[in-house]
Amino acid sequence: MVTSVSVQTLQRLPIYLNLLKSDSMQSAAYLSSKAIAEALGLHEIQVRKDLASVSSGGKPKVGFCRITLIRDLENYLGYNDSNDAILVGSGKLGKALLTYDGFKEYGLNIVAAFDNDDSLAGQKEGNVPILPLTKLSDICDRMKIRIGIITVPTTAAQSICDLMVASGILAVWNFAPTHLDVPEHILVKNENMAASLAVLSRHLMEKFTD
Amino acid sequence: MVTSVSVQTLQRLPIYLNLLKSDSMQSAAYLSSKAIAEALGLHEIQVRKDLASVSSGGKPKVGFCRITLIRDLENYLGYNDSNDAILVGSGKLGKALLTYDGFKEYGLNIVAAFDNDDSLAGQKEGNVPILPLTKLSDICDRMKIRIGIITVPTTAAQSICDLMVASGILAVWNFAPTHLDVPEHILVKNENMAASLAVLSRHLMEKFTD
DNA sequence: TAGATTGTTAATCGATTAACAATC
DNA sequence: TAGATTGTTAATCGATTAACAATC
Repeated sequence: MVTSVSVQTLQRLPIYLNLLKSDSMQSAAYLSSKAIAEALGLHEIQVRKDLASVSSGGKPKVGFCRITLIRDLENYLGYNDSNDAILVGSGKLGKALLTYDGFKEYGLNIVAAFDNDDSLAGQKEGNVPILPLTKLSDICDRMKIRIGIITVPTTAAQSICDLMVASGILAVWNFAPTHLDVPEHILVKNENMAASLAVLSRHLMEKFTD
Repeated sequence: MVTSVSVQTLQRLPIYLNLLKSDSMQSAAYLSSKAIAEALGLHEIQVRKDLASVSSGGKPKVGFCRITLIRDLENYLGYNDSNDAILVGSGKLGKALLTYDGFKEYGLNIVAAFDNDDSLAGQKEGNVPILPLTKLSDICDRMKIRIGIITVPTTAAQSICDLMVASGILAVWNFAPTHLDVPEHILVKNENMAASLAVLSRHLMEKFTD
């Protein structure tokens, strides 16, 4: 049964998928929720509940068919139909993401990058052309782009976000460490490296004051 | 009063800090929790509770002293004393992180990178030397490195993680999309871009089947 | 003082975990 | 059949939000 899914569950789905596709699992045709849970350090009930929201179900005493589950997860996550995206901000982080080719696997396809600095226009970074900001609206419109990636400095992030929304972008992946205000129907997903570092840093501090 | 803090709160702290340091806030000496909440799209009670765990407190009718709060947050997050780290995996993502200089601000200092491919040894990437893997243990030991960043392919991640742990690493920042098994006292923080993409992708899919 | 704002204690909400019936 | 494993309903747990007393 496919029902609505919490963000927590949704974010675990790629992890299941990754495990099922990994070399170590290739030999098994069926996997129990217990086996999956142990491999990922989760609880088996959680695994069953997560998978129930995506898959056509497992078989009692047998478990989940690996191949079927992979297919169900990929479909649910949209890895098969690719999503075109644009990126704004060709600084270090932006260039890094343009060069990194790992997103294809997840169905993300960055078709164009934009930068405030017009002198970058015409260059390519990892096969993606860098264009002047003035062309953003036109391209989003013509190519029906729905995903925008923000890798500009904090100060510029909100205005770029506004421009994206005005150009028809429906989902924003924000790497600037700042809150973005958007209309209700637009999704902002913050990629918050500072938050991760906070967790690491505090763990160490607490270790050494115990 | 400084009490123990949930991971959720901890991860919001850099966001508060970022806001307080932003240009738009420079003019205010004191800020109410309500003003902060509105700027970040949070609830003011949550802001007060979050800040209570870090700061020496605000003043009724006045709010929180911006400067003091910045100092308290920076202290709590350890932005002042820098954390040395090593990175393993000088592929595209690894190089991107080495080149990206934004981590300094958060007190993270990558002192050396390692790669399986010895032909990379001796090169530099963003001022960080790339060394052969065989030198990892020795360097971690001598420099008392406690943070390890993993940007190797999934298949190599667990063995690199084991090597890090054996070399004295206490906190692992894992960019490989896989679960890592570690002893209890070691912290693994997963930077899960696939999870973010899952959220974006499903948002779009649901928008178009409504 | 009156009123705004803090900080704390209690209520709500949602996610995780437990218990257990269904089933192959 | 017996037993392992699924899927669902109920209980627990923790984070968020609400209510309100304290205070400048």
